Amino acid sequence: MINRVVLVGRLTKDPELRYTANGIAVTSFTLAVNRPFSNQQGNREADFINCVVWRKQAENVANYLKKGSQAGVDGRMQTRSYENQEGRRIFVTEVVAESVQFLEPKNASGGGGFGSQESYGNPSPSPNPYEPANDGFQRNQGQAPGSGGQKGQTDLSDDPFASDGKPIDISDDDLPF
Amino acid sequence: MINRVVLVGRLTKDPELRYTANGIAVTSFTLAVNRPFSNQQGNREADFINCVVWRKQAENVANYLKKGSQAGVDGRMQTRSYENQEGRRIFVTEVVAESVQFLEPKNASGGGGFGSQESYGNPSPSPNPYEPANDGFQRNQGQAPGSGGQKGQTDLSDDPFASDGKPIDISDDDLPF
Amino acid sequence: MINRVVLVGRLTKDPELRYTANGIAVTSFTLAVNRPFSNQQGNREADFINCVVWRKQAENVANYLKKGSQAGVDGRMQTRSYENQEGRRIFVTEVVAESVQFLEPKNASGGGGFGSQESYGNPSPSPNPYEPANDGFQRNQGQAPGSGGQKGQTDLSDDPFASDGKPIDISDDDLPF
Amino acid sequence: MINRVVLVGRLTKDPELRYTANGIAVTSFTLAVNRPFSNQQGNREADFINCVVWRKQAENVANYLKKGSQAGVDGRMQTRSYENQEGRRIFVTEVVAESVQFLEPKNASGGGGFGSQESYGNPSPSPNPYEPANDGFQRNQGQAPGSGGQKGQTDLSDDPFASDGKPIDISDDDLPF
DNA sequence: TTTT
DNA sequence: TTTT
Repeated sequence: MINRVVLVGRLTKDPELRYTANGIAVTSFTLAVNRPFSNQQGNREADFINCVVWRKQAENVANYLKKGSQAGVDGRMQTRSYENQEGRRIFVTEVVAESVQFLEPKNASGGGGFGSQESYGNPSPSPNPYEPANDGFQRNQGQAPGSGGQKGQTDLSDDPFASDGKPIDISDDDLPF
Repeated sequence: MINRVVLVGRLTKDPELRYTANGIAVTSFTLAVNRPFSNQQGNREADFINCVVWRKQAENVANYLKKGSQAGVDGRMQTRSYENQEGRRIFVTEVVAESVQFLEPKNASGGGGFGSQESYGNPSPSPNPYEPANDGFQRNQGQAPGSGGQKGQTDLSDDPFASDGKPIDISDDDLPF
Repeated sequence: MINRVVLVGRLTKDPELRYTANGIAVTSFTLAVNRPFSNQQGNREADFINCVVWRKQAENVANYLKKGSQAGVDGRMQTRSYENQEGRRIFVTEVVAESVQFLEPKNASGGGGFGSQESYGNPSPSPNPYEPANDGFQRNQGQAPGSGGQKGQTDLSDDPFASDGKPIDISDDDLPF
Repeated sequence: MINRVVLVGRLTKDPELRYTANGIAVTSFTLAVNRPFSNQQGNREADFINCVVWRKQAENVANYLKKGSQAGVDGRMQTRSYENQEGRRIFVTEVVAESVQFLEPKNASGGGGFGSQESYGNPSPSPNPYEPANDGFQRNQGQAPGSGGQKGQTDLSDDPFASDGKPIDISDDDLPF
């Protein structure tokens, strides 16, 4: 059934790249999308929309976008639920990006050599937009994810998992492809 | 900034129509949107996306759609947060529908005389898509909401507020228009 | 760059299925999409939007949709140009559908056994939405297109090319995949 | 019925602002939207999509965007037809923008003081997206269109109609509001 | 008739 | 807490 979302906004923080147990890259980020009108108090508000991207695009986003970057997302809405630590079921709504467009100008952010290109995971894009996007991810334990060292990565944290103490609860069996 | 969502799915339950303290109609409903592919286990899953509509369209939706109805939504994603009873801040992501299209055939559901028309709130549509959609609504205490008695309403509960024991926590001061 | 279209409307005519020289199916159809408001004269107008679909979906559309069928399209806008018979360059804007959703009810149109399922061309959907959609197509000369005989096809013309006298001017070399 | 388009691209030329006989502003421009993949010959192609905006947004676009500017459009597809000089009926497909987002960085284009804000025509946006967008427009003969002299306008032609020799064939009777 |  |  039809499920389509298009957003343009700015990243509220640096994106977070992780890998599933099988080395599939997944990046999550939040887009702040300003509302076109001000509220009763005269302030412009924003919506903060959680997004995930998979595979090659995940690495592109992690490498080329950072807090404050302007980006466009074309994807689908996804809902899922999980049990939190108190045993409560938490419902989550987020956007699974099928493509992410970098909208920063070429000469932005000091000198990075990246432009306004779009990020696609592979020659046939949008394989399956319904990849699981569970809360916890496999911590990448040393295996080479196959993407390191792209230009632009240096302005991200060296270890994208440094702040990630979450338990392992995703395996590639969850991936529908 | 760009924030656009289009969905086609089926209502998981009868829509819920409420009124703000000032008599502004707001209807909430959840769309089940089937995913185009099956998961690892071979099952087709769905996303369950919460939607709200305001004003005239709210009444149309409440009058003409019910559990299982197929509908299209064109709107925007909205996030908000509230404190729950345990003092926890809960984040909510939902779709504010600017228009809702009824996709049931004319002769559907037995004998309702409604067709495949689209629901718009007013001649100039989509006034402000960022209307508040807080969790609790004013219980309508007897004032005429200005729309009752449209054909088709009979197949809905006579008192749309009967099951609504939520506290009053929205006033028209919150409405940005 | 972002290029996204979502439409719901009704086919103005039976869809036209053709095949490229290499046997790739392509179906074209026009969606009438009613405008939400009436014009100065009080009439509801419609937009008539040309759409194309490729491969498996092309065959599904040809098999299961016909004049008057309600359908949803998720795709991209595409422009192209060609020389007409007077040597004039004609510019064309159309929608390349990545997915087509059938919105007719199960029991519609007399008894056809088709439902409200979505049509996708292959397990990894939407390979390349920028397939050429030139005006003339290869007339299928006897090779098996690989899809005949699906249920529902009987209510379409036996020979989908019978009325097609257009010259051959597309080859698979034009296909970017 | 659902009819939604979202585009991000670059203006192929300076936008063209005109006025109807009643002084309603309308701006037309073409967006070049790059395709995400290269064609058979290895080149990246683009789609060239004609867009129109009305009223206040028309003036904003004319004042703040120019050839090469990056912009996002959220709107609807519209078709219309007209007789050309040879008496042939020409069919036109274009996008009626309900909102236009300026995606150029704040410090772009030398020194213009405009940022990445979105252009809306009025506090209640998107009154009627189905405004006529005929080929020829009334040449504004001296009446003040009510918007001149906004900052940024200096980098546009002083007389937006200088190159416009088209006959008058639109009147406000055509405007559905 | 096309943009970076 | 989920629809056909």
